[in-house]
Amino acid sequence: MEKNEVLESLNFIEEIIEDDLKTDKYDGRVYTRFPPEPNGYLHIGHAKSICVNFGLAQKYKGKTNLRFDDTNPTKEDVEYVESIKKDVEWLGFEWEEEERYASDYFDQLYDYAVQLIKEGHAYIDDSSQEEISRMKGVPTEPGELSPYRDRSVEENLDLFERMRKGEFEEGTRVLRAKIDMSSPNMHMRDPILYRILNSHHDRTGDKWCIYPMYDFAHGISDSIEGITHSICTLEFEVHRPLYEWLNKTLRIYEPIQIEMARLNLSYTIMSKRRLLRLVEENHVNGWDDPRMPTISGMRRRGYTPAAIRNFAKRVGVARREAVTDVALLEFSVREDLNKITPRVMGVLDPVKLVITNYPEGQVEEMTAINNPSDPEGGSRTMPFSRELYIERGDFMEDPPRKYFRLSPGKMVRLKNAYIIECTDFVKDETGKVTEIHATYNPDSKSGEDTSGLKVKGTIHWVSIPHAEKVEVRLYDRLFLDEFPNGHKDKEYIEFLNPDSLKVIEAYVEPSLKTAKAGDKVQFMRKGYYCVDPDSTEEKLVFNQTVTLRDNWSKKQGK
RNA sequence: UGUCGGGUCGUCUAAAGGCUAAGAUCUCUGACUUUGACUCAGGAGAUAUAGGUUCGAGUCCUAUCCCGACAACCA
Repeated sequence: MEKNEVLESLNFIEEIIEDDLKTDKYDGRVYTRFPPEPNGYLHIGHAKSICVNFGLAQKYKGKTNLRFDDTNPTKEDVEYVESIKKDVEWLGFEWEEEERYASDYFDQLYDYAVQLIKEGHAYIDDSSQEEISRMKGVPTEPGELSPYRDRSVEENLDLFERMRKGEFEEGTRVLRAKIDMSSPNMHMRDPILYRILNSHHDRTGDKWCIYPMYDFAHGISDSIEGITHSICTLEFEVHRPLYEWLNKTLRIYEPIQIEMARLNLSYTIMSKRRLLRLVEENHVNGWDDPRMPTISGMRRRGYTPAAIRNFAKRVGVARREAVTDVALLEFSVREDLNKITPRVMGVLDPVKLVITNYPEGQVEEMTAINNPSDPEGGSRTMPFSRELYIERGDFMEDPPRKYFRLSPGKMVRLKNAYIIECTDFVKDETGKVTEIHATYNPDSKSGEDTSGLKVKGTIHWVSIPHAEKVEVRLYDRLFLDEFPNGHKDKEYIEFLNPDSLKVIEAYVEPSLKTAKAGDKVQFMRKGYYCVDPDSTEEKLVFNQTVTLRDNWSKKQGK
């Protein structure tokens, strides 16, 4: 077997598709769909599903529908429709034609329900919710038949029509499929197909007061749209017999439902309900808080669509439940940002450095390459002067072995500028270093270095009189526990990291003055940052997207 | 104690009865470096258990163990 064949190994869904292609099961078509319910913001778990569905269609020259599963007007809102469309587009995918809605099919769905009634496969049940629940039984024991199960077709038809007309109160009657009350699969025990909901629907207005349940609407919608492979998550596996029963019984086109494992991420929660609580209780600042695993949060954080798509590829597709390490996501983010971001200088924890032999008032424009890994990225200049800010961590009075930054008597290169030697430093009464003194070597200027000096360390800096003061928001993981959701005796809220957000003031080079919201940069030796929409004319706000890998501090920590 | 699904390096994914179980990430070593980044080179690290079939088993069979899903007029 050749190497590239190994690389091209198929996941189990691709195997199914290629098999279907071979046997011409769907006339060579591949048609998937992404079916969100418009009741919340999309998160990284949805992103995986989006990448799988759209990705499969791209790979096999097929199509993908975006279809909103809007069958429950009491829980859904148009507000979410726009955010979902934006997120899918931002991820870089295009759905086929206009987006679809399950509600587009309410008329057809109603007709199919009538067909089931006429053919003796559905009935109106007058039982209360409690009674239906009780008669359903438990998984280990069969349920019992509803006393309304054997109504005549005529009576069922009449009742269903009157349900539609709004003659009955909410909760008084439902339409149920007549399948098997003793099935070991609870979903086959005469599942409810329609319920009465006196709710205004965002798209159909007040036309309906009965609404189809997920199982009824979803499979038939797939059928109507000609979907070939209906991909969902593992928990819908038990729904598959019903999915198949409906289309088969109605004698309409039958797509196949394929279940895959949902994405779980370490140190992260992924349920809409739990994320909503974080927002409502103000543990975070909204759905697009950069600490949120929502697509809008990650976008604001500075993650890129390519990074998320690559991450989804690395996670893969399988049927076993898994928890993916967030480190894999962070790797994908760094990988993409490393390719595309300009390198700039920003000092996050400043300490003053005075170049004592540099003329007061003198300013030199130093040339800086924007991105060494991008030959077309060009260069810029940054002003250099006698007084600079450097990173507090880049100086140690009493350094450990192999510390190649500044310390008394030691030399470092100031990136894009001169080699300096530390001559002195000043401490305040608490022992905190307040000022560092150094001398520079005029022959060591970057690009024209004739000094012959070799130094091991290079540090970043900004010129104090020219520096731009900005706000920087540093983020750490939102939860301290690897599985915030995996403890029986503790709630995920208890694992919230109290230090997940730190707001600091920092100094950045003047070229950043014109940066716009969404701009992404690498602060050299620190990490990737992007400009937050909270930025104003007076003050730029940067979000820390992700830090650079840092082997030095890792070693020190040991 | 029902039905269905699932158990391969710490993590995610490969290997369709056949070479020393592969790759990515994480981690460790080293090289390079005007970013302790990137890049490059190398190391460590897994078939849940017990039987069986077979010349040969991660893969097939049996049993056991472990994990998950299912009892909404939610999706």
